[in-house]
Amino acid sequence: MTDTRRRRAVSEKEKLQRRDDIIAAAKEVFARKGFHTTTIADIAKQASLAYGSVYWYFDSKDELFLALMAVEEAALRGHIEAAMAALETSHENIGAEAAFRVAVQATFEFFEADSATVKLLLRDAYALGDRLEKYVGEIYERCIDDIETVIVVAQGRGELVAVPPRLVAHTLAALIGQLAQRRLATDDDGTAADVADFVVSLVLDGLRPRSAG
Amino acid sequence: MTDTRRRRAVSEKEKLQRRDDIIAAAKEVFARKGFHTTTIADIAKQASLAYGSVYWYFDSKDELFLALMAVEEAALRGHIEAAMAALETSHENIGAEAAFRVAVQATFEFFEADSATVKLLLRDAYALGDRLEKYVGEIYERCIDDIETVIVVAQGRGELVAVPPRLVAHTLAALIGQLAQRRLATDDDGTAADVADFVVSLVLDGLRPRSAG
Amino acid sequence: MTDTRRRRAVSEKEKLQRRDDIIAAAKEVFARKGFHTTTIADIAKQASLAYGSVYWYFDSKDELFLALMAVEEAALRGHIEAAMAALETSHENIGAEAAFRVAVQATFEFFEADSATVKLLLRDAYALGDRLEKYVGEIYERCIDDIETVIVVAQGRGELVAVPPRLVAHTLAALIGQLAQRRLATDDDGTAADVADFVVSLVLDGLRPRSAG
Amino acid sequence: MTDTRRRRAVSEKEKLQRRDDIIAAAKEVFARKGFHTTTIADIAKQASLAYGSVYWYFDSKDELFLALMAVEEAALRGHIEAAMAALETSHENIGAEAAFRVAVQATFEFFEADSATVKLLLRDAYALGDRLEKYVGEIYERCIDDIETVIVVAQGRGELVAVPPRLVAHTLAALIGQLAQRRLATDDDGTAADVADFVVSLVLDGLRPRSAG
DNA sequence: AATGAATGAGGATTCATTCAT
DNA sequence: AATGAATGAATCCTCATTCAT
Repeated sequence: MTDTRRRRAVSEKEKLQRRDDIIAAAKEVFARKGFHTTTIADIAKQASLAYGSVYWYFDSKDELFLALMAVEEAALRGHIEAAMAALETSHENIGAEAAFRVAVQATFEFFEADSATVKLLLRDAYALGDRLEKYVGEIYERCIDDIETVIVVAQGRGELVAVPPRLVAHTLAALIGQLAQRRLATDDDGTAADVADFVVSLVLDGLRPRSAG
Repeated sequence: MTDTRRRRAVSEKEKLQRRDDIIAAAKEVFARKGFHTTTIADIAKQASLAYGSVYWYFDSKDELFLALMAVEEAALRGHIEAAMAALETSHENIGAEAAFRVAVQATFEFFEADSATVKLLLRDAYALGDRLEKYVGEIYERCIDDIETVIVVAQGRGELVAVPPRLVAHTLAALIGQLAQRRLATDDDGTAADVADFVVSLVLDGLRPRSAG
Repeated sequence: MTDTRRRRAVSEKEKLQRRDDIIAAAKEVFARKGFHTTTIADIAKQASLAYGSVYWYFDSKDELFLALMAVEEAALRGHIEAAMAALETSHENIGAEAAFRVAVQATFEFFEADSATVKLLLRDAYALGDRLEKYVGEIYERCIDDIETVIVVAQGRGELVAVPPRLVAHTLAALIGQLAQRRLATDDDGTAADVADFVVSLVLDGLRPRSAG
Repeated sequence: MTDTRRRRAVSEKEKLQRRDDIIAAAKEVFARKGFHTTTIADIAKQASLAYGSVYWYFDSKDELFLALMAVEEAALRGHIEAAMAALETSHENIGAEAAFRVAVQATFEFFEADSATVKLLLRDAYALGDRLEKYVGEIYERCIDDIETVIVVAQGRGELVAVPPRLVAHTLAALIGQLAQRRLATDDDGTAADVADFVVSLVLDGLRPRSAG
């Protein structure tokens, strides 16, 4: 009989690691089965723990979900902020086109690298009711704020027409997010680069043939 | 104590009506609480029935959900087909711009008139597992097929640049659907007409200032 | 659409007939599925009635079962009494052997003609708890009384050895009843006549070879 | 309030014991109330457990019943096999009479020591439908096979007349089983030894007075 | 009389959570 | 710290019974 039981997490560091392991396991299972269908036992099994042990690290299933969400937000915002930073620190000559491409591709990459996140954010966010719904809404708002900033900058440079920036931000978020989600489900819309090209082109130039030449 | 018991549904017509009432009640509660959190008792209460009575009309919670989905699909496709028909029967000179506006506004209206649908389709579609996930996927595919047709026609008229029509269809569906969903949650993006204007304009002309004049 | 609904039972006679029909239907279904597994709807269906109608004739499922039992008892005792009568009115010279054969064959016939009775009496008699258990016990006791009488008569004639007549009665009832029940389940113990021959022979002469010749 | 909660079953041995306790409790309650009338809560109460705890040991009420049946079969066959063994290892001169007495008394003892078994096997065997009905049928068949073997041996010794052995086996099983069952209900047929004497005598010599002297 | 829609008590089962070991 | 046995609230579903039509 192989003893697959885990060692005790004695040091503070080990305990944090164990906590992270459980969150990772929860993410995996929640993404696969959804919040309500997932049992604490499922998560514990995925984390190679006895299910009672989960309660050593989290007070309840809800708390665990909330902790997971916090981690997800940090990762998502980190990714977006990195893209923003890259944009802002780039040569002054970089245009909105390049900026968009960076943002779109960053989002696609994030989603592709971590499809569980998408499912979680889009499907189970409401699982815990108002409290979480509001919480997730706040995450979204902060992301929109970031995007809006980029838009305003680009408009200031005259690279974008003067449309309401927040509306544009919502639109872009919707477009990119949904397409990324779609990509996860189907895998048939070509490479990420191709789709990114298309989206950037659509957003900048539209579908109507440019009149002259 | 007021007697809130309902009159008995005796005739075939009354029974169909009662069935529809239960579906409507289910939709209301599912949209508010989500599939798993909703109990049969919740639905029955919303329909002013005893919980046992629901089983007179549906074999199980799953069957009820499925029936609801079928109704939703019918409504959604009906709306889209109406828009399609309007487009096709309009004067030959109607441009893609007008067609888009029709489609966008039809979608917005549908979502606004029936916000529960969106939440259901987007949040609880996976509630019943693979069977329903596949089912909802098929609905989506059929809608995409319809949109693609419109795109192809418009491209044939030279009104739209030659980009892959299916990719455009997915993009439009994503954009419109997500924006409509967003509108439900926030109510702060201006009138439906304004947003529709913006979306059509974005999709046709993009955000980049047209070079010349 | 064929209208399979029954006519109204208006006259007193029709009502009694309807009552009997329901009892017959109940017997059929109880025998097939057992008391608890059988629903009022099952019985009503078998009787070509709406299930609500059953309550016009019986106050409850229990009452229906009890009524059925009363009918069964009447039939069973009637059969046995007929055999008794035949025995008593026969020529004085008829031996115990012939009498036994009559009894055994009568029982077999009764059980074979009406296998549902056996299953009911042996399986579902306890269904209603103490009240019925006692009730069925009384039926059995009355049957035993009848058999005992026969034994005593035969012993009086010197045809049977002087063993406790009630014990013999129990033994015979056990033997014949169980064999009859067995016959229902298997169908492989030869004809009723063969088995009856064997039982009579066993009971009268035993399995040990008669010493002399 | 006395704390009736049980000590936790931690070791493997304790768990098996707890499992056996639940089976014993189930047997007790099933025998008293019948399968359908018994609730999991009844069984748990009898076992001094919370009803949820039963599911720690058995997946369902059906599984519990099946497990109980398996135990019963083992016990019943063990008893019979012991009697067989005793018969076979006895002096060569032991007659069929002694063999029968052993068998009959063993059965009576088993039934008396464990009256719940009889009720279960004879009344609730069909509770789970075809699957179990078949299962119980197989148990019976194996017992009959055992008895048949004894008959054949005795016939080979010339101690029994040449009647179809399987038919005799069925008859004996019916006779002994039913009498034993009867004894449980009435307690008024004298001691087990007396009844056994009578049965053995009946089976071997019959009720008809032996002609000579 | 007959129907079948409506009701709700009852019971099997799941699973988050507690806690003895 | 970790385990997993024990608990019982919660919920789906069945079905006997009632009663409006």
